Amino acid sequence: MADWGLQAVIRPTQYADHDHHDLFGSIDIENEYDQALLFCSPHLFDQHHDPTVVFTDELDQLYKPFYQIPLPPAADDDSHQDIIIKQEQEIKNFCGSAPRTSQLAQKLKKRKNQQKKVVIEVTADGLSSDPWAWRKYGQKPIKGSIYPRSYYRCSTSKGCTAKRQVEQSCIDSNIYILTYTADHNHPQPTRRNSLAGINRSRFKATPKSSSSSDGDKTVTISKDSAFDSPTTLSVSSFDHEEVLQQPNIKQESEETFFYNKFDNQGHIMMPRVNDEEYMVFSDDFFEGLEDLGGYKMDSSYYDHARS
DNA sequence: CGAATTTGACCTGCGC
DNA sequence: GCGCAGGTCAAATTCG
Repeated sequence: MADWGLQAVIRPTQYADHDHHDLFGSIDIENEYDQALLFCSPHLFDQHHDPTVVFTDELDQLYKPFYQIPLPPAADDDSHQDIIIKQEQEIKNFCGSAPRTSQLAQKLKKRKNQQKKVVIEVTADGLSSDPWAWRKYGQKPIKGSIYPRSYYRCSTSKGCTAKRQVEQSCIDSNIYILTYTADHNHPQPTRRNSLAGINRSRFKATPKSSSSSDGDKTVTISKDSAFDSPTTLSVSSFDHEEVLQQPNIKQESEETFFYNKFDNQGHIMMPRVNDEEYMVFSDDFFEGLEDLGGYKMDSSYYDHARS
């Protein structure tokens, strides 16, 4: 089994708009598993905007190529085009030609044995909507965060390798960062069964909301009871199994990044991989996401992105 | 008393 | 090679 890269990051839209933080894109550094995901606030580039933002030169250099430069309102089409071309060239220069020699890029490399990961930011309510039973096996203080990270193993089925990390956001203590690693090797438990393994858990089970999926792979997950607004799913890497089905996906993924745009609400707009495929996640993956929080898949976002 | 949690020790990967 | 940080183990503790 090959190594995996960070696969997806999901966050409530209210925490992913232009006034807060955005996904800026992914950098394909050397291999699939070396892809780095960039979460960043646009205000990182305006040090005067928010004095609470910890800002370093390194972060500045790291994120700046991905910051979407606002187009001047009075500029004509040619000016717009020049800015876009210049911006895309800057991005390409950063992550397309020099990643192997860039110290910054090397610092983005992940541990080699990292497995595929799905990162979700949820509220406290969102923690309770996970249908799986988890058993805590460790807790560690994390550098740079005032909150420790807790480590959980799936206890629904013996031998299941699925793991979950729970970390409270140091930016907003109401937000919990969930990191899911590896797949469950068993069917999803019923709500009743899932409670069996967490009878001492602090979390309560909550009713699962209705969900539907039309099979179209999308980047937006619509309203969930745990959130007050739609949830944005942003994709940073590709499922390896799907990569095997698409020999040119490596090249495609690099191309994918360069065409990332934001819509008028600050959502990242993911491009098509080719005429037939848009996302490379399996249906099971999205079904699993829906099950995590009762999210409802919505294809309208992608339709909007294409228009 | 069994199962889950806590927590310090240990292991591993990575940068310098 | 060394130190740091993240991840895991396992004995002790807690809880129902």
